[in-house]
Amino acid sequence: MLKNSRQRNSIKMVLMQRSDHPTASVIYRELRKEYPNISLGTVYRNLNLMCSLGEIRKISCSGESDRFDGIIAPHYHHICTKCGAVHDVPMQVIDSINELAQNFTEHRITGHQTYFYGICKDCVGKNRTKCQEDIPGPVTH
Amino acid sequence: MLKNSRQRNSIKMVLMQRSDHPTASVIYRELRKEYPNISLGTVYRNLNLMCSLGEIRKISCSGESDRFDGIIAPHYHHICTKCGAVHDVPMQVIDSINELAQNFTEHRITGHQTYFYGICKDCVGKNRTKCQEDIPGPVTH
DNA sequence: GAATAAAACAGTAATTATTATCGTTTTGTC
DNA sequence: GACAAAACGATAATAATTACTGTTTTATTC
Repeated sequence: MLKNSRQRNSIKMVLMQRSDHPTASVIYRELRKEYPNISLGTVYRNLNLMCSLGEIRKISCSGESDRFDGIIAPHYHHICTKCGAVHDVPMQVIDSINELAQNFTEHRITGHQTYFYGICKDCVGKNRTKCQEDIPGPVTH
Repeated sequence: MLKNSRQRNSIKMVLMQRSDHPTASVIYRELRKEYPNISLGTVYRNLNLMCSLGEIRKISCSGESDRFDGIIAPHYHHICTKCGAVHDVPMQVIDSINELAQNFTEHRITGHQTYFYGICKDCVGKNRTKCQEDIPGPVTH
């Protein structure tokens, strides 16, 4: 039986308020302001719990640490090849590609995930190597 | 200056001979047959070196360990949600999606990577949880 | 073919992200 | 308020990957 928890509620709120798909440790650092004793394990446990409940999503493709997304509706992401930042790409998802691809494989296709790569607008032209606090590093693709 | 190495050549050969996108440790176990003293660090060093030379590709989206692909031409992958196996989907890559997506974001798009999810043909109907030697585990997406 | 310097190696330690354990605290129900 | 289950914080353990170090290979020059 699932019980309410202040920590879990706050983790969810942090995730809903930010659009930068933070890592567990970024969320942890943010929550330490409100709960100075919160444990990183609590953050991971609740993130994984909410993932399995379908309340949030895990993004495992940004190069290093997993990132988390409060928006569960399918959508596209852009991953910066310079700083590793993950941004949403507000384009309608092309679901028909699933049926198209199904014609070319024996493996059952039930969904897909597309990541766009390139330099993000904060890195373009600048010599900066960081776009945000926690950098899972540049992505090679 | 890049020097030749027997180990690196063998790693490349193993990668070209298999189509299952093996992890570093799978390649390592394979190579121990030929080089009983080869080090896992050597495998990682050479895989990363060849990645940066553009000779091979790293696949970081299968859930756990990174996988490597000897085919550098852009192509699609299918990731089994049950066993984590990664298979090629021999479908022509739709490059026009890059320009389409560019209309919806300020971030520069230079390429994309698409992963199809679903149960692979080896897992369909069977109660098995393993499709191959090294299982990076089921993927949640 | 030997001398040499750089590159690569094997072995091992270190790092990082994540998960597991465990005794204590919080939550929801009676 | 009493109780049991769930969640917590702290910490240990695991797993993947990278870094370090002294030794061996490789390619070049004689």
